[in-house]
Amino acid sequence: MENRVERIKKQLHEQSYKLTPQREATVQVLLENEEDHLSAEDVYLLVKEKAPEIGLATVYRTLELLNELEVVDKINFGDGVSRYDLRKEGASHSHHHLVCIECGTVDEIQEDLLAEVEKIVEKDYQFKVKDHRLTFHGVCHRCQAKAKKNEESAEAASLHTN
Amino acid sequence: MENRVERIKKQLHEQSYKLTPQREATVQVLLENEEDHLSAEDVYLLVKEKAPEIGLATVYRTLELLNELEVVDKINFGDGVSRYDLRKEGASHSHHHLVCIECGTVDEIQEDLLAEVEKIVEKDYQFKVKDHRLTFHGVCHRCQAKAKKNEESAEAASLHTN
DNA sequence: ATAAAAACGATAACCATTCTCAGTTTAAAA
DNA sequence: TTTTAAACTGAGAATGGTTATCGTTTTTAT
Ligand SMILES: [Mn+2]
Ligand SMILES: [Mn+2]
Ligand SMILES: [Zn+2]
Ligand SMILES: [Zn+2]
Repeated sequence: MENRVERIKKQLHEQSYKLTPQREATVQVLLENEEDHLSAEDVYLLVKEKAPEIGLATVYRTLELLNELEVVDKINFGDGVSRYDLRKEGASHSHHHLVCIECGTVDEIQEDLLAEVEKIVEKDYQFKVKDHRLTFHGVCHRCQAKAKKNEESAEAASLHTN
Repeated sequence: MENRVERIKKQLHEQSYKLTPQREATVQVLLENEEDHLSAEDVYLLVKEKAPEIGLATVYRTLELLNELEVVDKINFGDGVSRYDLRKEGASHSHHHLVCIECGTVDEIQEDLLAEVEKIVEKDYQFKVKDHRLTFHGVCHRCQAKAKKNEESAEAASLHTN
């Protein structure tokens, strides 16, 4: 994990940006919450624990910068805030998401899955694909299990009363 | 096209909503700009031509309502505004988009293309898919043609000077 | 050391969207 | 028809995430 920061630092230097303490703390927070999809405010609160003097504007600036460097993806799940999602190292495109309409959880899909579809798009629409965004809306495995359980206990209760 | 409005009206009544003149004018504007991806402000300005007394809040309310009825999809291309996209009649899920990173144009893909991918998602991730959002970012056919043309004329010029 | 460039924190400004509220329209009941 | 309650509306205030501004601090090059 330590070298991950090093490589991001190198990436910054290549474009003559600096890895300031504030930026490093922000990157750390993103690495420590790789699974999550934090808003700028979320990141701000977490970074404050490490670097209490940091300002919200700096967090926004840093996230913007990391987005340009393709270290993070700025994504929008329609809840009124932008969320920042660390890319897998060296990933050439952003991964996919599963948004549960029952509990709101967001799960990730790291597999590509779109290779065939992109071929069709490039051929049939003459569109040179550089990146993509794919989000599925539906019911997550946890909520499905919960629903099934409720169904069963309702059935058992019904047997009792009959 | 006239019956399209009629069917939307029926859909509204089923849920005990009314098709007020303001709502009808808004639906008309959406139908007349089916290819586009209008923001609330865009819709507001266009509706004002038909119904100058309409308020912006009403446009927002109507678009929200049409979104709930799945007549339109509320989408976000990351430019700071929500855009409203009429669904093809009877479509069970939203269509895909091609966003050009050169000229900003948004083209549509009406083909499904995701049937196979969704099967995998349902099986491997135990996720019951209800809808999806798929956007490709890249270079549209127009910009590719333009680039090619520029390349050729540069080559011709270079031959001349050599 | 000195000067120029980058970056920072605080906070004001911006602006898309939502909320509030008093008045109007609609559709069903009387 | 009138009556009445609920749905709906327009104007504009409020909200809240994000960006811009500005004076100060830190970094880098001279
Ligand atoms: Mn993710
Ligand atoms: Mn569309
Ligand atoms: Zn769930
Ligand atoms: Zn283009």
